[in-house]
Amino acid sequence: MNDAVSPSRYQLAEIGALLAEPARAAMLLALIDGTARPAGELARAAGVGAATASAHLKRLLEGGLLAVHEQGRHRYYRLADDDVAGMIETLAAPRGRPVLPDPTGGDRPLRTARTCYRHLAGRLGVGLCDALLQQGYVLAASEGMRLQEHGAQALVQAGLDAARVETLLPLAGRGCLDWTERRLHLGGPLGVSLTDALLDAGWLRRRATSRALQPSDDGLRRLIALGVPWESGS
Amino acid sequence: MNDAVSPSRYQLAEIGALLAEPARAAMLLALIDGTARPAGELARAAGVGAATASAHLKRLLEGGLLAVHEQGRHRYYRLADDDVAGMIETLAAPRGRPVLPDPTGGDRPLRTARTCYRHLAGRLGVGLCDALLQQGYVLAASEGMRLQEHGAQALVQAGLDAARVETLLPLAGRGCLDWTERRLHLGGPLGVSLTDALLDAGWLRRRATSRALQPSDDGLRRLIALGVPWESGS
DNA sequence: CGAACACTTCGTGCCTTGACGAAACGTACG
DNA sequence: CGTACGTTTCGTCAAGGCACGAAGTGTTCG
Repeated sequence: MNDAVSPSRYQLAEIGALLAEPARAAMLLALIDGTARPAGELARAAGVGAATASAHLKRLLEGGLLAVHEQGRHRYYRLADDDVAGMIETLAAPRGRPVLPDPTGGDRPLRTARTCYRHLAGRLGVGLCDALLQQGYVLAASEGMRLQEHGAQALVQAGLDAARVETLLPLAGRGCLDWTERRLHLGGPLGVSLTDALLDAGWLRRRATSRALQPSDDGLRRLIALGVPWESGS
Repeated sequence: MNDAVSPSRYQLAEIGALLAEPARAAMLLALIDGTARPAGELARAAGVGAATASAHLKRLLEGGLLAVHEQGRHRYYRLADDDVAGMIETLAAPRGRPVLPDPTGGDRPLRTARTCYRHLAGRLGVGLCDALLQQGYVLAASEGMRLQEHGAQALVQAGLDAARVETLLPLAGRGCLDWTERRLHLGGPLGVSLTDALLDAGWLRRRATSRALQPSDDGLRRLIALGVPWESGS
């Protein structure tokens, strides 16, 4: 009747329109690991010409989904923040029908551990999230997940830098739905900073070409000691 | 280069295209409380003619966002499941800029308590979620939030039907972002069934016209006894 | 049984939007 | 300083999608 114009309907439609074009969707998915990429690379990833890509990137930028960093004659685009990343990973997760079980086989490393925007995802990400929650190191509340005092102590004892762990205490984490595992892992500022700490400590290493992550032997041992479930296979 | 065609880009674009039209967005938002509404009512809510509305509803149906229930000469449409509802409420939440603080004043009841799809949202929803988590009645894990044994006992002691509470134990809850509070409340199957139990027990009552909920005096007392924070004002 | 009703399907016109090539702009490099 | 390169802007064209009126299907009611 008179619920004529709700402002949120246009907000919803605006975001939808940005995602509606396969070329734009491909660009966003290419950036989901949190890296920043130049326009030309995104054009190739989307399968369109440079001019077309530029127009798409402009719209995504004005829509607030992307941020840009100019450097010389390159313009590096990245996702605006991890709210956007979480939104995209949520929408890209297959709803309804079950996820296809690894058709190519080539994405095994991706399923093991990868970055989702800037936090840890994949089997290792889900396992770490489980371990932290089950042992009460991280507690959920309505304002988000918070690292507890004794959880911080456990991380330090496991080998992380104490000052670094200290900075994690005020940060809030969010559950982020994993598209391979269909379970939650730890995202949000807490998830991002914790993943950074793991990378800097050498427990995980970035692979050169993809957004897959490779745990070091030592790092894997320490993670298992923290309670992360892991079968030796793969 | 050769990341030419990822299937998920089309999945993302498909969902985006469904949301991209203001008329369709308005229809989805009109259904966000979990009610089922006939096509004509949705046409009026979207501000389009019957023929146009029918075409939109068909697309939403084929896209898996809606379900339909035929009854006589009416066709009642509703959201397909609460994954869809959560997705929409997440996307409709204003990103970035802060949420406007109650411009009309008319949505006070909505901010207090309402249904989000079929589970409890608003200040009361956030407060209940907090109470359950802080007292360990509900624990988060990567597969979702689960009601614990002693949490079930607490609910029974507070006055809910024991057999009813029993059915909640195997259900998984999910955090659902609240657009008025910008904090999480309890959604998913667990949130839906728990809200049903509260309604059937008379702790909450539906208001006639909107999706706002009104706690009964007795119900509010029992919720506060469960640990839900509440100021007497409003 | 016929009229009113709810909804869908069909056909048409209009407008938005994405694609590309050509050209302009700015930076890097020899 | 001129050329090569990455990126954006402009102009044009074609296609897709939305809106509506008219007609068709099935249901309810007098």
